[in-house]
Amino acid sequence: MPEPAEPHADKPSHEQLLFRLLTEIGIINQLAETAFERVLPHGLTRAQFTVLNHSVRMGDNKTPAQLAAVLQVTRGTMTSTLARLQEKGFIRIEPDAVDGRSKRVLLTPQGKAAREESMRAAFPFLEQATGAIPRDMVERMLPQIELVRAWLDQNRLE
Amino acid sequence: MPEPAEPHADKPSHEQLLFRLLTEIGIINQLAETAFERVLPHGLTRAQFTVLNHSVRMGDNKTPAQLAAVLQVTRGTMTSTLARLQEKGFIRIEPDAVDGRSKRVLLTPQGKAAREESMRAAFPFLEQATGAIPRDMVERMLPQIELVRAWLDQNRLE
DNA sequence: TGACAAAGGTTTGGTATCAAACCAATATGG
DNA sequence: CCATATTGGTTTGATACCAAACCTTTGTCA
Repeated sequence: MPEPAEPHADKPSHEQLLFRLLTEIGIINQLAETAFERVLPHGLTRAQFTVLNHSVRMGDNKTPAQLAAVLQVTRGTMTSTLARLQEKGFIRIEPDAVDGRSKRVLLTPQGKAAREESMRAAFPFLEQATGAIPRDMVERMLPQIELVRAWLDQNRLE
Repeated sequence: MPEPAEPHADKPSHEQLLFRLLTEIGIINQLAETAFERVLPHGLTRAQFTVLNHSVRMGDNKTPAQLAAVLQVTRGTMTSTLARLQEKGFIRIEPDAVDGRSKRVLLTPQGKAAREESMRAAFPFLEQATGAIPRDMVERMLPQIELVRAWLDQNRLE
């Protein structure tokens, strides 16, 4: 995300503060994503891991369109990510029994194992971070961050 | 949210909370970035705007390596972004007078204008968001978020 | 039932991003 | 002063991502 709007007015506007918040969030995301992908096994990317993780946590047998919607990417992007997961043997894609347009995304045992392996690989990094970022701070931040996310989610321009 | 593999029934671990925080941040970034790029003029991307904005705020005449370091991208990425800004006529790139390896990135008047235009284009979106995200909440979040960013920044694996 | 709209998925073209390999220029140390 | 290390920048190859165009299938409704 971009940087704060103005140099430093004495009293930054509400909008400027929000801009700065989004900027910080952008940098955090970039740093976290890079660090995370460094430790992921099997050449998994964050996007690929996210699909595996979601399938384990919320159940598989979802359609690509459902996955795209919940993971906030376009269907075209999901097509590409699923293709790579399939090449790696971590998911199976089958036609939907009732809707001729749809497909179903199913985890393979290897996919489930790769997800577990990824969790283990990420743990040391997270553990190290918990040393510097107190638990109660994370607990305070979560609901606030979720509010911001919810707003963006509801107000995105289709 | 059912979570077969993890013992989530009781209290999520510090690490799990942090993971969730980073996940939310990733989604926010994606939504904010997409919304932002929608309104940017001249086909500017977030990355390109960030370079223009930084040059206005912190002064231009920086080297590509300096820009890459402060904006948290690789030098290769910066090479590409600068090339596109130059094609659009928003920056000039000149050789460094003293260091034969370096170059200098200079804003053109058109670049400065494009940055102002971008700020104006982004404002309605921010203004709308401020209605849903109270100022005091943003003010509380900022220092916390900055702490997380600072930790990630210091602990990124070179 | 037939025309049209909506939804699922894919493809294409363009940008961003990283890692890694590479070259040129400068800095360092013996 | 020369060999080596470091730094600045570029290039390549891969993935992610979006928007837009496209085709197929399903849903709507007159």
